[in-house]
Amino acid sequence: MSRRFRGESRHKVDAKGRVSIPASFRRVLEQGDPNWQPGQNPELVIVYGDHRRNYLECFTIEAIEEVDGKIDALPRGSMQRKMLQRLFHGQSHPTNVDETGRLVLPAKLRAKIDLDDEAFFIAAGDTFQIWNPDTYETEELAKTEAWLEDLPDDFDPMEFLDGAPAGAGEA
Amino acid sequence: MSRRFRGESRHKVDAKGRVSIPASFRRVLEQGDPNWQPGQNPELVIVYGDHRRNYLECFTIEAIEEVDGKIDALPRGSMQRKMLQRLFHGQSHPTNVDETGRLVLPAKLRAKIDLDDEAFFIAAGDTFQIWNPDTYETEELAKTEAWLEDLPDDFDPMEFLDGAPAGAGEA
DNA sequence: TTGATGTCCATGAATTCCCATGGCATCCCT
DNA sequence: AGGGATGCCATGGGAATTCATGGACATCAA
Repeated sequence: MSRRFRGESRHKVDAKGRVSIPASFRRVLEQGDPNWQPGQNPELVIVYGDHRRNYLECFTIEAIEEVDGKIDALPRGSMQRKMLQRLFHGQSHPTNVDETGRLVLPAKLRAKIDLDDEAFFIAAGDTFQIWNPDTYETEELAKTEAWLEDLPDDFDPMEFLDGAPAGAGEA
Repeated sequence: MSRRFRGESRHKVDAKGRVSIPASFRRVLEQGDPNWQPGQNPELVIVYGDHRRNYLECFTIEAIEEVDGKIDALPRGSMQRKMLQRLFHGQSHPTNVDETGRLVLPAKLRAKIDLDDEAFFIAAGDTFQIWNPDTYETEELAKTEAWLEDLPDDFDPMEFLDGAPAGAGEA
């Protein structure tokens, strides 16, 4: 079973801020929680960041521990360390999936990303993100669409895999 | 045993979205899954992409891991990385072959490529693609046929093997 | 005591599991 | 060479389970 999130989907957010996590994501959260046992509910950490970030990023326990390790390795007192601590320790919310496979998003987090009655989930490597569907479309998608337009018509994103020249869109 | 898909064929899609994978493709999927053992069902990843793409591309575990590795190597925060993550992590569906050698295509994926009651499979190196047979003929075949027409009558595609100049069809 | 959070139960829809069949090749026995 | 017997392949159907979602009631904190 994979330790990597894959896929995207939309889910209802109920009046109490509960949202179903895509079932396949649950499997990854379970695998990524060293304390998890069949029949239990996996833990995870939601990083919400500051006002610049308009989505929530969800980490498995393993993933967040890897991040913590890297932060610990930075020199005490350095600005980098301070900033990362604020982001990953301060602006984050540890929680767990509930019996029925749902996540409970506190009002504060919902307000932060302006979550209404639907949430958009999308995998991103070893984490997944939760967006307001509209924000995702208008901000994220539109942004990259615009960037793509500057590339040749027949350009295939796959080319990026082999060290793309990128060309347009920079600077 | 080959690690490369070869051939093309059509298969029925049943009411539940199940479709037999060409038997020879199964052998390649098995070889390409590091966890596979005789008697088991190999895993794979179906990449469906955005609205621009009207076919499904199927990766062996090895093939997708190679892709993941390349994505990990790109700088965090770069547009390239973001786009590739969206494509390969977001717009993809991890799954496995079933006991009888079938793939189950969720309604979402079938709708996306407008799959009706038949699916067209075609090998493409270390991946294979699934098309709506009509789409394949009218869009893909027609497109490449047209391109070929612009080449001299006596042109031999083998020439491409040695880094062809291509000539026609480009801008 | 009131709004927010947690626990438990309920339900329709989607998905998985398990079993079944007809068609072809292949292999083997006589 | 004839004729099963065997085994994989493509396909189908129904039952069982999981998923996504909703609502009722108990709690907790301020």
